[in-house]
Amino acid sequence: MTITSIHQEEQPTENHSLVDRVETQIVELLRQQKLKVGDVIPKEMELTEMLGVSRTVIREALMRLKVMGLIESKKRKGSVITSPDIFNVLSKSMNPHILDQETLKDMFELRLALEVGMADFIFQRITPDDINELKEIVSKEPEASEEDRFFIEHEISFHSKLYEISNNQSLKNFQKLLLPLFDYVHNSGLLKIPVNSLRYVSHKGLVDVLENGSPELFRNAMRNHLENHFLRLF
Amino acid sequence: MTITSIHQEEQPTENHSLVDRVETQIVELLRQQKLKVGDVIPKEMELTEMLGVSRTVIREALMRLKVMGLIESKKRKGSVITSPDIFNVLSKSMNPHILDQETLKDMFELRLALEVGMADFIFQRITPDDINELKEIVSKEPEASEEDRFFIEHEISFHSKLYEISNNQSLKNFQKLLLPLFDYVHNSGLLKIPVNSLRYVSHKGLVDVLENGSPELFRNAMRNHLENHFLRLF
DNA sequence: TGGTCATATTATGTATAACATAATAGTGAT
DNA sequence: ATCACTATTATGTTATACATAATATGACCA
Repeated sequence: MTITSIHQEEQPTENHSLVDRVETQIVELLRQQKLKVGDVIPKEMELTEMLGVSRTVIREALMRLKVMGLIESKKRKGSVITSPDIFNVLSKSMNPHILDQETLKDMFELRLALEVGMADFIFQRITPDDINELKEIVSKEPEASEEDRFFIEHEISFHSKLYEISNNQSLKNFQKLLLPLFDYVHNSGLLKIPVNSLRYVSHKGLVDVLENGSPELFRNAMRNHLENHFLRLF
Repeated sequence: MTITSIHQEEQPTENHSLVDRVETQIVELLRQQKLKVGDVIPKEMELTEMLGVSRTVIREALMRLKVMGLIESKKRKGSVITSPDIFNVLSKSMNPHILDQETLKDMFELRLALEVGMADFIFQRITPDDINELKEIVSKEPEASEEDRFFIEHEISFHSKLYEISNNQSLKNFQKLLLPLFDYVHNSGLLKIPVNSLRYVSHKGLVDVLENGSPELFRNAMRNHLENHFLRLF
């Protein structure tokens, strides 16, 4: 099962339009020429001659690559290959109003799994400064005003800091991407009402574990901290 | 911090091209008309009149929405709103040959976090049949031929089954999406050579925990099982 | 009446040509 | 040598015409 074989499987049928084929031809061309990030790709007119199709088709194919974040085009300079920020791409189709409810629920679960599972990366990369910053955030937390908008903002800033500590840019982008979804999910009655609103492990408790505990302990603490969210699912 | 406010933040500058603006106008239009999945959107010519731009621009904007999986277009019928399979969208820009190494490493970490963190969903939804299937897979595993292609395939089929048990379609799609990446990462020397090749917790051990243990135990067992992968990162 | 086939219609897909615009290169004057 | 102006280049936008596929229409026949 090689990479290429897997990719081929994704396009089994023959119902490709001309633009479809041209798109893959261009990607293939770029790969063959071993073009790296920053290199300029052939001009639109050159591509029309190379591939024998109209500029319209070339432009539509290039437009796709642009949307995918594979290239960027500038006037006169032409198009250059870019390093696609895949989550930025994703964010454009992540419109909560359009995604179906099942997917929204799935994404919510995905987030919970990530926050529980990223313990090792946090422990591997956390610094004393990070600990202090987390303590700072905790100290400014509002007390017991559960429904408050202010409370949610603090909730977000604490967890965002954890993602930042993981030092995984894709993970950070992913979280940023999910934020508007949760906002939507919370307001849309898609999930059950929380059974009770007390948090078993507080943010302060999590910081303690980060300071003195282990990844194992942190996973369990985080799982516990998120208990309310899990209860809303099961 | 509402959804809309967050979305607006993503487009701060004024460097939008005409197609950019038309794209958002169309999405806005669809939202205002409260169009749901399956509804047909205005024809290209109608949009040209509504928005006062050429059909080409309309088509390029619609092309973007197509790439994002928001609409599908059929001849004569026009374009209809679809429920975007966001990970299918993502897969198109997930070309391992184009993604930079940092992103590849990030995705690898993301996978590890997910597999450790999804314990609760597996436990919540696993059935006796699933257990039997896992046992079946384990029984067919090759012995100690670590480098073997055959071994990797069994590794994949075991872990794929776990994703399936999670009953989270987005999660499953995500894994499917990541498979070619790992293939690439493994072959590209991007990660360190594994320090030693023994697995601390075997697949059989994981199944035992699934049968008799708890989410907590499973998280630790899975973390242990993946030890080699973590060692390659740290 | 009811069904089947050819034809018209409709909306997307593709091709071509022309002009607009922005960025760069090049030229010339001081 | 520097600055300003112009020419050039490649993408951005518009307009038009034709191709193609899917559907609707309607005539025709049994």
